[in-house]
Amino acid sequence: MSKEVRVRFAPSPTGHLHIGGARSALFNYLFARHQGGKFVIRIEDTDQQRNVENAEAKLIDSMRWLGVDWDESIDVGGPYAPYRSMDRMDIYTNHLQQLIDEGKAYYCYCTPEELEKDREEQKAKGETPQYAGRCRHLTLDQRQKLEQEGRKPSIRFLVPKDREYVVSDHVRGQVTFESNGIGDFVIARPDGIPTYNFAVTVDDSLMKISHVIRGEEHLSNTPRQLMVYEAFGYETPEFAHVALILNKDRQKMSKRDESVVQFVEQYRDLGYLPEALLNFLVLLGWSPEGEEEIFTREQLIEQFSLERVSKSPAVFDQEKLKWMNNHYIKQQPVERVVELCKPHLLAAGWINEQSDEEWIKRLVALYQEQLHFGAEIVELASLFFQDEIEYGEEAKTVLSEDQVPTVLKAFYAELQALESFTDEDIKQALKAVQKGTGFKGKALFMPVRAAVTGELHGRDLNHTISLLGKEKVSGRLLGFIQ
RNA sequence: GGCCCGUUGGAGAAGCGGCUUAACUCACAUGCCUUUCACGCAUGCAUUCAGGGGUUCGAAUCCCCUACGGGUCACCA
Repeated sequence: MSKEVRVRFAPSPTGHLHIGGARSALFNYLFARHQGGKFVIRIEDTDQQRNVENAEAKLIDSMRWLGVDWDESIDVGGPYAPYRSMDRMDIYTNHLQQLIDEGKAYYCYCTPEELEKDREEQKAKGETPQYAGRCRHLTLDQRQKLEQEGRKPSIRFLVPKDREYVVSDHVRGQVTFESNGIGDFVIARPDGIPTYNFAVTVDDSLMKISHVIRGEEHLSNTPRQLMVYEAFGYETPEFAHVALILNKDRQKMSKRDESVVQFVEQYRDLGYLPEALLNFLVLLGWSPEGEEEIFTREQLIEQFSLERVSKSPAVFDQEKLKWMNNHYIKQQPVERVVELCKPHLLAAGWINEQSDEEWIKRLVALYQEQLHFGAEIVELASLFFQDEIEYGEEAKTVLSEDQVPTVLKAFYAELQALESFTDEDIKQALKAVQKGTGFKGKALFMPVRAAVTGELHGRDLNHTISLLGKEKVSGRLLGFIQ
């Protein structure tokens, strides 16, 4: 009888949901669903300085938008509540006291300045900076004296000497750490609030977390957590440390790097589809067994396994994300793509709430095939909204060809005779020009395209002209035949 | 600097000692389709797996060294 699979995503509420965090959450979610286990979201807000207002709510919003759901958390509750560290203070206090009583942790009165000085000296001597152990064996008298000076102690974990701690990791195999390389670490600040390494361990134990799936940056922390599990006699969960996500230069993504969009919320605002982002994210560090790369959430749940998580870091390729989003956009009903584009058309001032819905729909449909994300519509469709369009070099070259005046004049004349302006009307008009002038193919279409759109590449010409309307098209043609 | 981890084409990425003269995806190139544009389809694109040693009948796959990249050594998570 194997125990119940319970995994968690434990973000700190310090900002928006980062793609790295989102991927961790996603792996946990997929693993839980695949195994028929539970997925928990727990907020680790023990760093009071860094907490950002509303971050919690935004995190939850972004997760929901992505299409991930969970069984236990701050919003839905659960059998192991509360799910926010700061609401679990009494639990930590008791645990901390237990370690003190058992001599497994001790009060440390060192000031940040003293510690900093120690570190400097150790570094100068070429040693690994590590807590020197000044307060390890203080007598009651010494402690009282320090407290009389007004010092408030933090609590340090007494790291056992000459021990090996082995992290048995689903991704990396057995990774061994020497306890002598690790200094006594702080588990509670002077105000009694525990630090991350202590809080996660206690929480994961008490919440019966079976598998800890998280980013590689936590691997080096794991031996510390192992010590805490050991000190309490708690069973350790299984671990899986997923390699980091790198940027194009193979460097760790910095949240400050603005050349890459890296928050889930931003992708939503740019008009990306959640299922595309989800699909893309899962491919960062996990690879499917077959040759297919496009998956629904259900398929991912069915296929996901820790065995296929990669040891080497994944590079975040925005171009591929765009490709994937476009792939999904092409499959959507136009109405959904309109929802993606509309906010951007409004923001650009190109449409307003009174604009013709039908016309917007036709416009979006025209670009649906090549649209990578909603905001891109503004640039792609600019020729519909600008009175003066710009003519590219290629377009100018085409427009200087000999047959151009003849073709454009004929086309202009055909258009003036039209009573309606549908795709089919335009098609017939073009056909008439061909018969009348003898020009066809590129010689016919390119000048028209260039004159009307300013570009040589674009969408279906009949649709474009019909949608542009008689007035705009005539105006642009006139510019070349007078 | 110590300790940990990684290194496969222009890019991502499979590969777990012989089935691999290295899947698949993006990008790129060419061809087909289309009276234009685009989509789509087809084909091509690493004699080689960071470099060097070794183990083995046989290595991208195991071991060692070097180089490079990353993580961590916080009263941050």
